[in-house]
Amino acid sequence: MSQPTSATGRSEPPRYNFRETEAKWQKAWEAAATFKATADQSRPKYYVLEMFPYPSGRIHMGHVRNYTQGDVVARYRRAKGFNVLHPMGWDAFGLPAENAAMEKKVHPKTWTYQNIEAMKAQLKVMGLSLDWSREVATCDPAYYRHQQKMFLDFWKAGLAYRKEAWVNWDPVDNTVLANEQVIDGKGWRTGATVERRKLAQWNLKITHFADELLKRLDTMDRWPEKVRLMQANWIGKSEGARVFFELTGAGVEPGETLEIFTTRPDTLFGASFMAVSPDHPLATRLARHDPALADFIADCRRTGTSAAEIETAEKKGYRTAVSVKHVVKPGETLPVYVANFVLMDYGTGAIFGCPAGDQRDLDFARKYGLPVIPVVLPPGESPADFVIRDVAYVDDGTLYNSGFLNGLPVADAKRSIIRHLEENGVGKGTVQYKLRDWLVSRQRYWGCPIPAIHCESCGVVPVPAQDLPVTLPDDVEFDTPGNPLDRHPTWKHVACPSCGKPARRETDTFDTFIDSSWYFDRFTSARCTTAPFDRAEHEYWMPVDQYIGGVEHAILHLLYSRFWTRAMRTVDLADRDEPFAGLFTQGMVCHETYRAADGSWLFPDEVKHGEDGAVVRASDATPVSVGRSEKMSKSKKNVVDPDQIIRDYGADTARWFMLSDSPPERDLEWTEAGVAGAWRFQQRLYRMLGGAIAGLPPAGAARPPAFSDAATALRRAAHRAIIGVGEDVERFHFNKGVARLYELANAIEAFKPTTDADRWALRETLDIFVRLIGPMTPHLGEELWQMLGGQGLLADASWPTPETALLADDEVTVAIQVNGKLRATIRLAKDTAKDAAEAAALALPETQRAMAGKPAKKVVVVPNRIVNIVV
RNA sequence: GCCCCUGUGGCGGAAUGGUAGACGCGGCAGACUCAAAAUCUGUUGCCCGCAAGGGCGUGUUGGUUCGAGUCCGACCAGGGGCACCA
Repeated sequence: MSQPTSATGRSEPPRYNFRETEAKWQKAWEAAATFKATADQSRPKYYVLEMFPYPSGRIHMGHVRNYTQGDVVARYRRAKGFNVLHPMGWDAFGLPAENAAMEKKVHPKTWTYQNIEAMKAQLKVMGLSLDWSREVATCDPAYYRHQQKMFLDFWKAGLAYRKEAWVNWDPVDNTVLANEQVIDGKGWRTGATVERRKLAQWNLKITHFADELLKRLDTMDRWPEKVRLMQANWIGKSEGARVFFELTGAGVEPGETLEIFTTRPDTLFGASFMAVSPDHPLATRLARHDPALADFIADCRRTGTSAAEIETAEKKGYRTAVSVKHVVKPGETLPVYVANFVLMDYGTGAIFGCPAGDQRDLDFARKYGLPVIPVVLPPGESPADFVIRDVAYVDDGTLYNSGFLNGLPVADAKRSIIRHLEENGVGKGTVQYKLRDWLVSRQRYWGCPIPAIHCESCGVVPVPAQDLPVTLPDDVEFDTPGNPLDRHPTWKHVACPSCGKPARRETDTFDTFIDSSWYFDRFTSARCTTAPFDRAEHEYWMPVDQYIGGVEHAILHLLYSRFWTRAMRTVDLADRDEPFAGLFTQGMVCHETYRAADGSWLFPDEVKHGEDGAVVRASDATPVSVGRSEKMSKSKKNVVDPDQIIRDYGADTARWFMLSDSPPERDLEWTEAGVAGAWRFQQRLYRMLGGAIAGLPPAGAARPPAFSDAATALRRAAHRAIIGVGEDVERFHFNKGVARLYELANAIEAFKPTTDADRWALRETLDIFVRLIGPMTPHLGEELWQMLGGQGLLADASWPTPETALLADDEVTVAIQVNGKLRATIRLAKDTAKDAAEAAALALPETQRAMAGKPAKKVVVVPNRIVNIVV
């Protein structure tokens, strides 16, 4: 491929020098503080936000795509007259900094701030319309002191609590993970198999808002359906009943009950056993006098939690010495098992088994020879013939073998049995959620310290507000695994704020998802020292009107942020219910993968594409196998460095390519040819404008009274593009907006002005064109704007207003079909009467030929669209 | 296993139930050039045909409709989410 910046030939027009030009306009924007946002009640606000990056040290193409999309929206909204807030910051706490400390002997703080500086420089050359005066880094005590204060407020309000619990322990990172961070039984970051440990941990009571978090999803119409669905599934609401069974047998207190949760109380008459989790208190108690049960429980704990293990794990149970009395069949008892498939942390950790109505229960019953009593008769079956074999019947039907429920459909039977249970005091209808509380303790150094103190006499006490922030000590060592805070010689020793006796600081730090649960609130007044944010500013700017980021945060980050917003409302810090009014999830950036003959991965710039289509290694011309396009990742080396692309082609080319071709929600295939095409278009526009500008009337010249047909057609194209591109940007159809701009550029180039009126029309069209392209390629836009003699900066120019008269057609193309097949098209005056359109269609020779002399049975006329003749 | 999304030229992708393939990439032919690059012009879904023209085409298969890429049913393929949640 050609070097885009190679020397030009003698007689060629000057090339667009993006390097100088991009730097020039970046300086101009900075000097004019163009993107600095100030709250202004008299203007409508628009808050655009892209998910802030972790400061890994270098931006990647995913960032480029994300920030380009946000920048187009931000610049477009500015042009439309909105007061735009478009800030940027750093999700700066987290494990990679500690790993770097261990590997490279550099302090996490030093490493992080160096990375921030490097990435900031990279973002600056992208030409983003960011208000850097609001920059925040979550590792800054000026940021996290407010986080600590909010935590104390939440604690006081009962939204934060400590609980001893079985936790997911990542043996590589030596830390606890939230349930959401365990994927297929592996740590989300390390991929290590998660172990179970019992520890006292801090939790945030997200379950308190379970129902509200679920219900509000329905009203969030500017969120992708997919994300709302994922969150709804995650919250996992199910309605059912709790039922209390009286226990009998050795070691049971008189009147003691076993409480179970079920979504199918209607099948109670089909119960044939009870099962409790190996972690259930009853199991633990019975195991004390039953060594075989103790062995069984230990065995269950050894079984891993990975998907594969669960998939293949056999249903196993242990028949305990106790039974329960059947709640609806007086005189009958049911055996109580401890079963490996019953989860302790869902419902009550105990179930009743109805083998006929649940596949797991059926498998279990077959294995242990328990009765299978069918209680729901499928439609069209007769009670005498219907039998359950290997498949449980879980669908709707009519109840039978079920006493007073007989003859009822499932829904009615549920209502009836719940009423019965409640009247007899042996159960009640309840709602159950899958959502668990958010475990936020992490045994790490590089995170926000949890502001709590452990005192032997007073228990766990909050750090007094005036002592905040609790800052991290700088003098820490990373040569041994575990938490450096815990090992620090002095940091954790402190006097108890309540009794003054020696006490010890909490050495756990917060999950970094807390840091990102309110950074968008902080941006509304990032330098506020007295509170997390100024309430009036917050009130003005929030909610975020358009949030943009990866779908991988569909659950964790977005759900936590929705929780945090509600928690702040609870402690009267803010009034909002939802933080993000609009959400857009962008697709990944992908690239082909390359492998050398020895199987090792190759970077795209290590391979050469030959004339004959063969792909070889650049260094030695050995063959390379080309793999399918996948998400860019360091491990497969299919990465392209944004820095290099911007250096070779400029930021506008990178931006334009990111926006063209692929719809933004889909994956984007990064190709050299595509980039080259984007580059050529930048050059073409520069040439086009340079060539057209000479001889045009000055900006602001009086509009001529009349235009030629060609000029009118051009003006029509331009004015329609104003509406079209605007709608495309608002709907995130950037690729369509790009296509429209190509079309307008094509129309401009095809237009050859011959009169003054033509030249006026051409200037008008160029002016419109430059304003429309500004949000996408802002540097080139400014340069063209200046060439056109535009006033001030294009970044401050308004989106053009179309002339209504030019938006309507006076002639339309109408398709003529015979029996639904296209035979011709004709031009008709707009809104031609139906019978006139029909007559025109029938008169056409193409129509006559296709009708082959047969009479028209029926003619369908859709005005301005189509005439369909049925013969 | 359950839930969701997506299948359109060589490729990325356009199409309020109304002209399928906009726009771009790539290809082909030509102009400019000593030559190339760059640039410009034309052309480009497939098949038959010198042409005029005709036929076929949106994963497969049924249906609704004057008319289906679009709506409905079944199936196939790819992707994503959840997963012993009672």
